Amino acid sequence: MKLQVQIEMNEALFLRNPESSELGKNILKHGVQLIHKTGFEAFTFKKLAEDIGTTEAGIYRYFENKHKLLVYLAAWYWAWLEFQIIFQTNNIKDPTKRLKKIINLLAKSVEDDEQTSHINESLLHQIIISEGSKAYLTKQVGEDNKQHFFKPYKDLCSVIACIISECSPKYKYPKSLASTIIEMAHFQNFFMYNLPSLTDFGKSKEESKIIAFLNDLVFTSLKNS
Amino acid sequence: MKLQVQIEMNEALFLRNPESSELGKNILKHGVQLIHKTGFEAFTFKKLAEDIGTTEAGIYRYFENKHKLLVYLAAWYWAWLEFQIIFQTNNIKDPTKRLKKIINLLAKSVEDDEQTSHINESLLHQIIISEGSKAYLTKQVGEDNKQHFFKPYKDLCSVIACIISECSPKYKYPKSLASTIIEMAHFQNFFMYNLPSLTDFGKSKEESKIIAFLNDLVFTSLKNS
DNA sequence: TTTATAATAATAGTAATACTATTATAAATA
DNA sequence: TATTTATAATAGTATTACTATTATTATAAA
Repeated sequence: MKLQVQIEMNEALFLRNPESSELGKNILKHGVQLIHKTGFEAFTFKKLAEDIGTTEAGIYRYFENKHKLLVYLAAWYWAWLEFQIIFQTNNIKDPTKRLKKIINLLAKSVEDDEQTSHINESLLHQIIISEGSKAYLTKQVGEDNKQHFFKPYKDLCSVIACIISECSPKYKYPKSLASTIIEMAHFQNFFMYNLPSLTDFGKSKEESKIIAFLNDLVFTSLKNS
Repeated sequence: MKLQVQIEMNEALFLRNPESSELGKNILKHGVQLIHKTGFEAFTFKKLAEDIGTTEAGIYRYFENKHKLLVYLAAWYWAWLEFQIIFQTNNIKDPTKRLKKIINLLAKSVEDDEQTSHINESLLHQIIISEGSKAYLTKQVGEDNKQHFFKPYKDLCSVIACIISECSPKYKYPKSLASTIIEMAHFQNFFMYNLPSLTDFGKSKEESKIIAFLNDLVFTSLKNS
């Protein structure tokens, strides 16, 4: 049995639904590969078109510009991750164990699930680590937010905040702690590989240590509230 | 008495020292203003040249490209902040109090010190909040790091990590906690104003609450180690 | 004082980027 | 078969991110 993760995307993110045609799917697939390879700054629709074997204008029929494509991919990732979290913590009752599992899912590099979609989740995870913040660190963040482009991120944050509150109902900053966990799961990873002296894991480069750090950070906070 | 903060900058960051001429100083001054106004993506050397009343090529004589200018400004900011921290915690002996003071300095919006330099520190602080990560979230981060472009950031992180270790010698993640404090002082601020549901301060929008959150996060971690 | 030389500035480009408008082709329906 | 309609390909343009060349000014040696 093949499990198709069909993630319903905000229609304002695209001009034409990329899931609706082969070309659209190729834009997502090769888009992920090319952004991962060149970085978002050097990534252009022209290069992507050459990769796919179509024209620049062909891609512009699907996405208004490359920023929208990045926001689309980020939204897809957050929605996908929330699904993973819901699915993989479904049978866990103890909120503490659930939170630990979530930290694991956030901080562990993803293995691509070739079965499920044309998007390589492993590459996308790495893109989100190094490019993800650029989706919202812009002047248009207010506009984009009004159009609910960041809803998947907020939903995920909200899910985590709820579990934090289950663990410690008196803890005063569940949302901020949730966004801190999410951001730091990625930033500590980026730092570990690129600016190692900003972390305590620069030598060994083990993701498990980031997880240990986050667990320590979160659970001492929750214990003492 | 006028205190001139002369920050010695890495020479590889510029082609000509912008501190060495009026045009150079104008590039920094108006650069900060324009990046703040338009955001880094829409910022161009052409617009900056028009603002100053010089030509595009005139600016290219000082900075190779706009990325280098951003890295310069970020480096300047981190060096300036480290100076502020050293200066303002100089007479404080208790490391706990020093750390509290540092969290304050990181999370509180800066008031421009018009006396000291052509750079508006208040605007620059806001730029670092929304654009600062883009200085290192690039494909060239490795190259840039080899040229020590991020030394001021790392130095600041190191100073904070040392104080953390003074507070709790047994705490296992001083560097990662330091980079977490720095990043979260900024991200929680950005979220509070732009994606408020990612924080617990969306309603009131008070910086003091970010400080309270960070203090809680840090000192419960240190107490329990 | 004149002239060489070096530093700086202004002009005028170019290749690439980020799009858009128009035309052509294929598919679906009347 | 004719006619919409959808999609794709072609060919543009304005802007961006630079660079090369020429002009000007300042400094120093003859």
